[in-house]
Amino acid sequence: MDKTYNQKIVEEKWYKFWEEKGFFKPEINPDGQPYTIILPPPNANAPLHFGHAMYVVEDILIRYHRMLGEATLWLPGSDHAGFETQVVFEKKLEKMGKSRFDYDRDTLYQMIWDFVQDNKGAMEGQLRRLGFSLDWSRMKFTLDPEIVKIVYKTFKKLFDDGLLYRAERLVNYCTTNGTSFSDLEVIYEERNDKFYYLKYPLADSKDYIIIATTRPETMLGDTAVAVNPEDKRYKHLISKKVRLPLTDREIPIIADDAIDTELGTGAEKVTPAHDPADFELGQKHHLDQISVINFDGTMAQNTGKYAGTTLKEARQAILEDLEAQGLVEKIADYSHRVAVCYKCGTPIQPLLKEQWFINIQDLAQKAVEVVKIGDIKIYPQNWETTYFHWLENIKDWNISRQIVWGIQIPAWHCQDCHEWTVTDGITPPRCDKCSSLNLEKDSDVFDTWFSSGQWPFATLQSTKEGDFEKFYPTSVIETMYDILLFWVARMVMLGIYTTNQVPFKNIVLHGKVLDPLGQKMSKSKGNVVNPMEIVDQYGADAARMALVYGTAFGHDQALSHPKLQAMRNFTNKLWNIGRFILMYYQNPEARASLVDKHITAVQSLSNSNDKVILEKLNQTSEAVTKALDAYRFHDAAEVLYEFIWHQFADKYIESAKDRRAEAQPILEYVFRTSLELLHPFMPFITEELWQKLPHKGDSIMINEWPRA
RNA sequence: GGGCACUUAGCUCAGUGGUAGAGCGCUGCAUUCACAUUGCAGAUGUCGGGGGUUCAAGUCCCUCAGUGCCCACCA
Repeated sequence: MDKTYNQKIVEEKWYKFWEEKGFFKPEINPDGQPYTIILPPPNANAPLHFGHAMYVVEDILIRYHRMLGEATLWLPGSDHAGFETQVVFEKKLEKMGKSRFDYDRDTLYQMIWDFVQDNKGAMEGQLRRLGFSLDWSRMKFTLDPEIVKIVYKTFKKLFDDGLLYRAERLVNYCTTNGTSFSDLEVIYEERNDKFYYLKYPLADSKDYIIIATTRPETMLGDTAVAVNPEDKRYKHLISKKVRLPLTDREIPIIADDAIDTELGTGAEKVTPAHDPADFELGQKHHLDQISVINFDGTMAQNTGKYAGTTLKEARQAILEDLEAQGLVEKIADYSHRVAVCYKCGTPIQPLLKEQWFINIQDLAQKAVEVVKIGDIKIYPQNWETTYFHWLENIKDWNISRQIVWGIQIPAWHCQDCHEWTVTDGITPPRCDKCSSLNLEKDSDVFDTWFSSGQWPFATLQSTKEGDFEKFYPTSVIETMYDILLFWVARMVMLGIYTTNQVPFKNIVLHGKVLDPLGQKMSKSKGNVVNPMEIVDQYGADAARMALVYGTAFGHDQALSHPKLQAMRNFTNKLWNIGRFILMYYQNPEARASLVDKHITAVQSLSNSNDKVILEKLNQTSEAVTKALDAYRFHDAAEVLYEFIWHQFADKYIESAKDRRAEAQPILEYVFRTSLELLHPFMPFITEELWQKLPHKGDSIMINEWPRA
């Protein structure tokens, strides 16, 4: 046996062996109960970062359950990641001095397609090197035709069931990226702005009412002024009208409880077309919605002399014009939170736009119920609160995106009767309503999360015949907690809606992996770590073990080189335990028959050291099994590390040196069993050593799990 | 405004009511022995502050302080 452990050669050798033997496929345990995890499909727009290596906990579960004899399926895939990918690709274009506007839709789509194919290949290589026992024969991509077909079907079902509606609503629009976003994709930034106090003259007197606003340029779209009904200052003005400055319109003064008497002057301008709260006020009080801002961030045609100017220019001009009429009372400093695009930081414009919305209330209610009654369990449990809170306050979901990269929505607008025809993908010959041939396809694509929200059933319905029936509902969905709402909650809703079953029985959430200084890894900071670097340096086994050891599962952790080093040392310790035990044999090849003899030896112990180590081994096996069943990976890892190093190596092996012949069967038995227990965590070195020890069977990874 | 975590040894963190733990670091000793990517021995903690429950609290409850994150979003 080599004096030092060569992880690189060993890792390559065994991964190839496992894959060629078909051990990653569920068919290896044909009679076992199904156990399924769908890998959260990584975005196909970049190589994996070290955080993705946290998926090791899925491999641990999969390898553990495979050893329990279950028909275990871990299904890989990748996500086209619509908007995210388009942004990444546009940056690439930018570097080449181009932009997306230089290409037509089809060309751009094809270019992004090719770009994504390259990335997918790189990503698969990374997942393999981490030792992930994924069933590659069932790999899926969110844009595979058979997946797209299923997504279309779901869309049509929603349409037919009346859960889908086309509505002109305020959407979160980024004028830089030219698309709308769901509420979850908007972030808020604290900004120092101005609060403008403007005088609005009353229609029937020389008096005026002063309103305060942060966005004077939207005043051209005002359709009311609102005050609190209890506000003594304004009670007498309710139902009167004001003349809206710079326009020829008169707008009413309305009363609503929502108005805060403390803020500004207690009187608010109401702009239903450009503010979400005002939109609701407008609906309630039946106000007109007047849009004065275009989708490119300029002022609309109906704003007269301001038309075509940018918002900034318009604000300036409007303030000057108001000033000239003496209508600016004062300008104060004001710090408040502004909605901005999570990608580029441009302030989000709430704009009226027709979009597809899913009426989500009933789906959300069912998603709450299945967790409340325990059909789905969440680990760590404290995330239930977040999950419930979001679903119980959810708003309808805008699933239209104005980008190219994605699944185009299968809906056609009739140019004659203006009704929509929805199909499950095929181009309809004529309008469903009026039979007109004059149809135009919606140019929008789906929100990525609409398709990835169908991932568990979409994958299994399109892999192999019978897969869906056998492997759905899946056992566990495991992902980082940051996409619990984006993705997991939506999978629950769409899964139940489409299949009448939960998509998975357990939600398991891991924490974030930070850089060595505890900072969030991000491309802009340049502190993103490639997992392959770590694997090269310490070995895949050490990298895997370091991620689960020492931090409570579910908590954030900093990438720790000392910990990686400690785990590399642990692999070295394992290697040397193996060397010590195997040194006993002259001929290491002919020992398979010894296994039975060893088991007999283990059953008739007299030496107290033997008894103690066997007892401790049983305790370890029990503790590891219990920890894995409870998703407490850190407990399992710690128990194994402590037992193997400090009980077995430091104590038992030392004590066995002067009674070697007698102890040899115990040494082998305990070590072999330890390797089996450790295998889900450190698959490569455990396989390498297990193969060298007397053993039965083809591979440690399909060996029976050693129960206490 | 609401929610969730966290605060334990110099650092990073475990600790699921019963005499304070790990990894790294530190001190001393050992070494042609499976392993220096080692072994043995050792030092280091009013477990954020205060109060309560209990025979017993790092652990349960209340409260205060600090840190991080999430949700909602007030013109």
